[in-house]
Amino acid sequence: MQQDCVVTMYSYLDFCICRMPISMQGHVFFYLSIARGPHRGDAWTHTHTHTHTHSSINVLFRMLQPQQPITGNGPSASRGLGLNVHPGMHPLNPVHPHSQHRPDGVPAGLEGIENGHDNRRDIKDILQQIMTITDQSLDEAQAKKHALNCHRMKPALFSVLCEIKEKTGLSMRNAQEEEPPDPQLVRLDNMLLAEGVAGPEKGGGAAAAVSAATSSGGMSPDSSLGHSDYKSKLSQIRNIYHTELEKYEQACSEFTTHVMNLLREQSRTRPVSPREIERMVAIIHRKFSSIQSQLKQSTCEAVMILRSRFLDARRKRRNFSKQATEGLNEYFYSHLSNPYPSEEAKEELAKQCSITMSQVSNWFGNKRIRYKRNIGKFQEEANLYAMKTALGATQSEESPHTPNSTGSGSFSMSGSADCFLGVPPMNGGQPPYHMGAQDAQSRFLERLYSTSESRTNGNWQEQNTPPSATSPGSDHSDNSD
DNA sequence: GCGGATGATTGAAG
DNA sequence: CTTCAATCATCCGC
Repeated sequence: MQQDCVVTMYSYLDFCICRMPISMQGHVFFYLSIARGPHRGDAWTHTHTHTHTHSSINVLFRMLQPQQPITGNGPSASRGLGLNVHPGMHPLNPVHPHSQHRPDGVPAGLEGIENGHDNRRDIKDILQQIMTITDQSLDEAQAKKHALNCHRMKPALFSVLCEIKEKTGLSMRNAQEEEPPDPQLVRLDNMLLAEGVAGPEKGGGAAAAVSAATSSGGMSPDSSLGHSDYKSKLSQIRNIYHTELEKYEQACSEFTTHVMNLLREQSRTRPVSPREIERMVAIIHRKFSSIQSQLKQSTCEAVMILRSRFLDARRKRRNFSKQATEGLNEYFYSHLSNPYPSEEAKEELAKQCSITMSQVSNWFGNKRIRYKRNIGKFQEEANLYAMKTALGATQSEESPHTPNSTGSGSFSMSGSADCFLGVPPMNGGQPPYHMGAQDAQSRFLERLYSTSESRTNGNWQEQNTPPSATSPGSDHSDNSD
């Protein structure tokens, strides 16, 4: 019953929407279906169908059931007119005891047959008008509406609606006031602001987001190309977001105005208080804001995808240049006994290799663990770099004017070797650099596999490698810390 | 396309 | 904080 009443209340709205331009109808029905929510009955979602019309008629039928003449005192639900309204249409209130009907089908409560026939004709007229209302042109419909408004039974219908509304507590529906702001929406807002999508100024936020991502991700400097691409994509997202937001706001205000006008107009034919109109507006705003939050969520997702695609360092991984790798390897193998560069050494390496300090740290971390894991594989590489270092040292002895030159010629790690030159050959058949590499390697392994000693280089040197001839003051700073 | 190499990330440990 | 160890994701040579 209550649902039918709701449908009745909406029916006029439905009727008016049917008269709208098609383009507007789509919007209105879309938003109304949202406004109604998923569990307010199915009739409304199947707009301007017979189901809907029938619901409206059924309610009217029920309201017109009282046997006594309608005087504005409201219906008596227990007595019906027993009208056969429409061929094929089921009476909605099946409880019509025969005892209450006269044998000729006229309800017993009617004051007179003629009066009853008049009423029946009136009702039939009204229902017929409603049934055919959607087949008419706008002008015709307006005329019919006017006729209905001026109908002599209209006040009775109005008061009946008032009573039903009061009885069913319809006016109290959705009476709950505005909820506090949704925390998730606040989070989305904050995120969009942080990403520079929802911010007031164009571009600044995006640049800030890029710089933030860069600083946190430790990206290499040569990724500025990606940044401009990222910025343009972010700007696209921002534009779409603002366009859509504007559209939603405009649609919201248009629709609100429209509904308010409709309700005001309807207040002439059915009880609609200004407070109810306000509440309806609030409901519409709430629903629109939920749509907006969906838009915000989608935008956030798009930004996240963009970020992961453009700014995630993993995706942007590039192998270091040959020169950089050579420099790092040189340092590593020449400090094989203690391949832990100090902050200063890292800084210098970073500068020389054109990478960041964190990349240097990563590289050494990876190198240590991978070297340790598979020493045999790196043996050849170790020998190669030991040879290079030895060669460099020899050259520096021969030509003291170029003391820092190395085999690679790319850059120097000044005097940094755990140099192998001073190591007395322990295996006569092998060249000195090899022995040096082995010695350094064994010390490195000692350190790696030692369990108790501290990681600090000083402790390690004290416990594992007493000052030896292998690196007599060779480490200018790196190994001494 | 596959598999190894490699740079980055993550979580635990100290 | 750094380092280790495991892992991921991409690169790159075959």
